[in-house]
Amino acid sequence: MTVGRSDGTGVDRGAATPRRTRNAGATREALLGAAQDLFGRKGYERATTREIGEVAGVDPALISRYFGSKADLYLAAVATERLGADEVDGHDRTDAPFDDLAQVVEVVLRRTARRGPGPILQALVRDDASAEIREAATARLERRMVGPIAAGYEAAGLDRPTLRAQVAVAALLGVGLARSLGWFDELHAADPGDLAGLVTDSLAAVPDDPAG
Amino acid sequence: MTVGRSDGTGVDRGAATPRRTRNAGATREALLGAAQDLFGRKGYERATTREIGEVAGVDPALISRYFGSKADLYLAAVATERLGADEVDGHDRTDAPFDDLAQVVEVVLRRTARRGPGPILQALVRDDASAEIREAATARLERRMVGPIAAGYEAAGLDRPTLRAQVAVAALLGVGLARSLGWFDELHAADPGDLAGLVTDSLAAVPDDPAG
DNA sequence: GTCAGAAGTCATCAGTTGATGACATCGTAG
DNA sequence: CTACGATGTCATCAACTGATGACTTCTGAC
Repeated sequence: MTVGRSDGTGVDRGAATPRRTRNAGATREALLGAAQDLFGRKGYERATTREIGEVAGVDPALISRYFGSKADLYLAAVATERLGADEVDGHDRTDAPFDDLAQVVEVVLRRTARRGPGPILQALVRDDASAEIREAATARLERRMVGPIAAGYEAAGLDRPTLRAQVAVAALLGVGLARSLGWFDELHAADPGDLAGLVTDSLAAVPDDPAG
Repeated sequence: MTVGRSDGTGVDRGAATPRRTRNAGATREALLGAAQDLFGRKGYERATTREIGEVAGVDPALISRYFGSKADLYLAAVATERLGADEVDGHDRTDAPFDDLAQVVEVVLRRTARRGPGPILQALVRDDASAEIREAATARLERRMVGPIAAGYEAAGLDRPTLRAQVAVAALLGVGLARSLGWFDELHAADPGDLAGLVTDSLAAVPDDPAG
């Protein structure tokens, strides 16, 4: 799919080349941004190409030109999506596994505090996403989240660490989903930091006397 | 455009007793069952009236006649959906609040072991459901699950019982979602009873010395 | 037997969606 | 300046969706 040129002609880079009224790179970026926004908020089906074009301030026909199809645009949007990992402290840990449960919890909660569920969460939750997309998403979850958490559980001497980690990740994503979709008022309004302690405590699942 | 005539009128749908070739009640039931199945598996958008009719072995036009519209059929399907509550032991607790956390966990895990996420979970997760549907679903969650669990937390002397209960329900639904959608292999294959202990332990979040 | 109405069938409508090719316009190399 | 390719605009298509009303067929009362 080749995300193509990243020629740095940012849309808001004031000094760079702002005068340029015709700029394929900027148009691509605008479409990608609008796609991430709308796919994340409304899901694949409900986000129409016309709407994406409108948000991007660009003619929808250009989706076809620059990405091939709506599905390809979706793939590109998911590929670009970082799951908010790049916002942990200042590090750019775009795709690296997390350190431990606490960090995963913090990132997910912070991520879901801002916008709706991103493309990855949507891909997991929706069955209209292609199997290919789903598998890529789950694989990423396994590697970045389940792995480190399972290691932590194992180090803590808990049995079935992988299963526990899968439960923890699923549960955490459930909380994130509930927050970003506004299932419950209190949960929706809760402070991320405050919530993090609560969730981490629950998911730590430490028995009375941890072996370690 | 031949719509694809239904070869054979009453396919195999009438396994029960329908000698009656024309039976409005049975037709309604068939549509409702097909709607629950397809809405649960594919979501509102992707489940088309034509497909529902095909699965039900019934002409899609009858959706309009018996339910008014596709949205009304969805509402009826959600209203009929029991969330598996009627399978707890033998009681028919169609819409009553659950007793405690353990029961909620058991029901949700058992429910999501069988089929895909049902209409209620779909309504919660998908944003293409109307706001009306979403609110009804969350209201039901609050009443049946959050309430009892919060009461349990409060009795256990935990602070912020409602918020904790919301977190617990959201987390539990996340696990249920992960199971029914097959995010993780182990979690998907895990035995409901076995899993119940794990999840309940985590969500109980009991401090070292429970008050109760 | 027959006949009114219930139950089911069918063709078709209007709206929306994603896609695409023809055309217009801009930027820039020469 | 001019011409050509890159970029953007527009009208329109084909497919699909939910809905609906006219029509047919069956059931059961009389």
